[in-house]
Amino acid sequence: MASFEQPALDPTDDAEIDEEVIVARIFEAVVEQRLPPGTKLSESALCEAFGVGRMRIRRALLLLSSREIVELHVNRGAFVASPTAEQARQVFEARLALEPTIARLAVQRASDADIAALTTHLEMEYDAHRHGRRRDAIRLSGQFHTLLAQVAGNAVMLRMMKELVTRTSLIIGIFGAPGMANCRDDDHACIVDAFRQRAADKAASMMEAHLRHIQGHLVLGTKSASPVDLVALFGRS
Amino acid sequence: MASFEQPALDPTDDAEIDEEVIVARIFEAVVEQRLPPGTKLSESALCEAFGVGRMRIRRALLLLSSREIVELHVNRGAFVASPTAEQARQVFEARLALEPTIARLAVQRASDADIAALTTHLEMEYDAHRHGRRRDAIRLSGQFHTLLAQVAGNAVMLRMMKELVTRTSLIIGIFGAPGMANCRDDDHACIVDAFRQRAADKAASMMEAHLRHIQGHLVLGTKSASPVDLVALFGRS
DNA sequence: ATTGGGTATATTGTTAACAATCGTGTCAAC
DNA sequence: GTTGACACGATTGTTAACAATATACCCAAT
Repeated sequence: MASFEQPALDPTDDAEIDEEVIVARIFEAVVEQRLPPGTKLSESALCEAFGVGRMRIRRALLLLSSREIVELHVNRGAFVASPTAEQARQVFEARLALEPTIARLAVQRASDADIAALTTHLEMEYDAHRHGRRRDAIRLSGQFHTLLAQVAGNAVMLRMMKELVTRTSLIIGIFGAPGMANCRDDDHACIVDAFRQRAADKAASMMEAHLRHIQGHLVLGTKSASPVDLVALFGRS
Repeated sequence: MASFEQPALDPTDDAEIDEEVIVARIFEAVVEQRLPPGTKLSESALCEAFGVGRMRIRRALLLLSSREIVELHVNRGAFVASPTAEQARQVFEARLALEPTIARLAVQRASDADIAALTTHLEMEYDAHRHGRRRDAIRLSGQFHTLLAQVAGNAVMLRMMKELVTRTSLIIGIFGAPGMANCRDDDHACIVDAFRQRAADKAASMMEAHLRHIQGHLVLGTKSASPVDLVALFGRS
């Protein structure tokens, strides 16, 4: 008798069991804008925060840098990424290429349970926004876009979206207006309406308009953190 | 006296100087189908092949696993990924979402030099194919798609395309017909023609047809594995 | 002959100590 | 008072030894 002891784990399961959690936690903190761009992520602090060894932290930071969420400077450590205006443009260009298609596919494949989940999510967004829980509102607002990729049933695009949404939070933190949220929940509500009507093309075009709306509220003209002061000092009038 | 010793390095240079090379080399080997799906990537063999310490190899393998090019099995090591049929579907769905847009943007932004570079690339593809240099033909065939993302001027999409093209090589290795190449160079030639005509929409629709053509030539249900000598492949001479 | 167990080897995973580099604070000199 | 050099402390990067696990091989038993 071949007896499988504990088949609870998926046989195709990866080795990532612990550092993926750290990566996810840091992703979440960046999305909620609790980690502003440029924040130093010292290894010792992270070791204490997560209660793990240095190796796990270093692996997590390497993974985060490969997603361009943190920047690794040699012999200086890890810092939360500070996207440039050009990078911001490219991120939105990628989102405009992906998300209308994702929305279309999600509408085509959404089950009734999926639409119910979207409705519930929408209510949570609205609640957080209404009660002034800003961090929850921001997180849920970004999660809406990844939820769509989940409904679309495409893990490849889902992973891309997680990265793009997180980088968008950094971009808004740098180039966004002070009180600007990640998304207008009105737009999300309209998109979910398109789901209820099973209007795939409508959802896609609304997603496109939604993204252009967000991008339009960024001030990408002149912005940099530290070098601007120096440049301004150099130019004497 | 302040003396700058070796200012050869870009001040904005990242920390990745060495393991990125290893990652790129393995990407290339996978694209050229010198590393079939399932190939064991033992640390000691890679250490000897690249002449670096174990830490570098482990970092490179972690990065490769985050791009889903290799699978890490705990306490068993790293293996070249073996995409499932479902993953293959998702990869092509992502490519269909991205690449028509990339082609459109590339046409809109291509300089005359870019078009000349595309023409040169096309000739190299044709040459390799004509002279029976299969590995070069496969590599150049995949490189054509990343070159388009480069012309489009979007680093985010470029990185996505490098991953998708490499995974496509794995997919073709598993589900492709025995003599099947990655792409038909005829399709590439037609797309470059659309560039010369500055026909963005035409390039986009042709790219879509091109991808559907490739996907249509996949057959599901076959699987193979054969051992490969890593030292012979990567051995430094 | 095949199967099951058991040991031995090889490979991976982890930890800890060491080396190198950078930032900071102090102090002297102009 | 400002500037430069210097040394100290702190943090990162690397290496090597150790521990844990899986694979391979061999032998015995049915």
